[in-house]
Amino acid sequence: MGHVMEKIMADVYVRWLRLGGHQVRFQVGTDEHGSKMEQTAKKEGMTPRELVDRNVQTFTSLYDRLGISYDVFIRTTDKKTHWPTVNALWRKLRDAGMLQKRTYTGLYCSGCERFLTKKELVDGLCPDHLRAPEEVSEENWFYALKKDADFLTDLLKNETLQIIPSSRSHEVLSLLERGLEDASFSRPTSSVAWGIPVPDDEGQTMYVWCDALTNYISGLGYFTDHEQKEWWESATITHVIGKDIARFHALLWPSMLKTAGIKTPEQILMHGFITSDGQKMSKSLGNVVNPVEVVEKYGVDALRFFLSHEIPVGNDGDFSWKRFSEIYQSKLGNQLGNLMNRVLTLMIKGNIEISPDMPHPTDMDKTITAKWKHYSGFFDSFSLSEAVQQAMDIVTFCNQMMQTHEVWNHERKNEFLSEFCESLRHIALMLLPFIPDSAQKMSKQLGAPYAESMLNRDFVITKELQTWGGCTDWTHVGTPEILFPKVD
RNA sequence: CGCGGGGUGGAGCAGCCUGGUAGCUCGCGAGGCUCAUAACCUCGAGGUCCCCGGUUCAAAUCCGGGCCCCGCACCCA
Repeated sequence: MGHVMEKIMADVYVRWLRLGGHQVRFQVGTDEHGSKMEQTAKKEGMTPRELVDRNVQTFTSLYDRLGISYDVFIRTTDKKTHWPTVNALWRKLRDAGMLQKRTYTGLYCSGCERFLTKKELVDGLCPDHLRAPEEVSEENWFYALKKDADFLTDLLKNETLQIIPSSRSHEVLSLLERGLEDASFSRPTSSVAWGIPVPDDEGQTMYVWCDALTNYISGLGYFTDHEQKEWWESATITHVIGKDIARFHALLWPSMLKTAGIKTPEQILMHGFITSDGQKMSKSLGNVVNPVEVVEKYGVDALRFFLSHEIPVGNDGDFSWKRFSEIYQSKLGNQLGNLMNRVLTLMIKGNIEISPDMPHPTDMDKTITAKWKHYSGFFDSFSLSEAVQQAMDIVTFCNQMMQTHEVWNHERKNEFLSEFCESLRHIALMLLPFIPDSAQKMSKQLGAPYAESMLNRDFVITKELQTWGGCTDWTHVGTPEILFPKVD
């Protein structure tokens, strides 16, 4: 679920950028190497290759289903697209003197098949296997991260690299103050074989960092004959990651880029974790929520809306079926869906056309102008939940107007209804990055002339479209259909 | 003294940085409306803002101390 939230957050943001007329490249990917993959494959009686191919299938079909509008999907096991960049980067880091081979000595538990720290031991024994770990030495390549401590401190302090939310930046800075450790960059092939071989050193396999982090630039073909540097050098780079891998993205990765002579990213957006009914999701507790299940029951947009609306960027959030159903019912169904329905029904029944001269200035018109302003402001600061709230505020406002003016038997009913339709048109546009399919359905029902094309990548919400009455060739509304039906 | 997050009406949260009538969603109670997906609108009940001390004219908000919960293995993502 956390995984899904990350993709949805990124997708919402990307869609907003595209709708603003920006050129965007949206890359996602999977890290497919490592000993865990080897082990899992063994357990399931398949080769690592078969396992990762199966996993990628699962991911891509899930992303497609969720409407994640990525441009590039990078697989770290792709020898054609990913490996060349990684190998070239490794050599650059090595030639710059940042990679050194050292002997690592640690306490190895053969049960866990990994090194344990002293702190993990209970009475000198591995808590899981109740046996004493043995002291094992192995050769590792190390990345001399310590050398870049000052560079990184500056980078974060003057926000050349901005971390959102800023509290995480403090966290990373305090890590820096306490002193960095050099990072292990490889494993002997004898212990991990499923990975990218270290260039010019046959006995070693790359550890995750040089391999996986590099996906950001391997997706652009860096260090190959088909480099697309403009997407990095002249672009604003935003990484969207989980807080658990903060230090690697905020410290190790910028250092690697600097060493290779590539500019560092502008922003890192760190999201929190999702709990389930207040507890960490775990198999043993049986409270794991499968996003597919949610989508099957409520639809993609309901999930996208819930995550955007309920979980402020950067915070941890909670998923509970009860809350989900409440939000779906009340916000999407009763407030938004019902507003659409009541307005369109009145339009159709009264055989009313959209007024070519939208009355203004009115309270409604002023409200919407203000909401658009707040809306984009919140997007700029990655406050996605606040942004979506702006659209919902208009919904509430319309529902109030409808009631207080008893529009259904008001003498200026036609005018009011035109205003509501226009408001709904704006609401749909605002919701477009969040719940694209539903926003399009709304627009189609409203009869907005651009509705058909609004899911295209080059669709832009122009100034005119954002203006009150700015959609001039719009005359009729269509038939209302229930957007968010009740779900048991 | 490992690090971090948190403790606000029944539930989930915002507010804290930049002190000054405690706000939102859901639920609950009463009333209204009837165009609409029994939806919508209005009003209301309900809170020692974890505890103790300090600063201040004034503290949920700042400072000090204490208590409690949750992450930082793996699984899951």
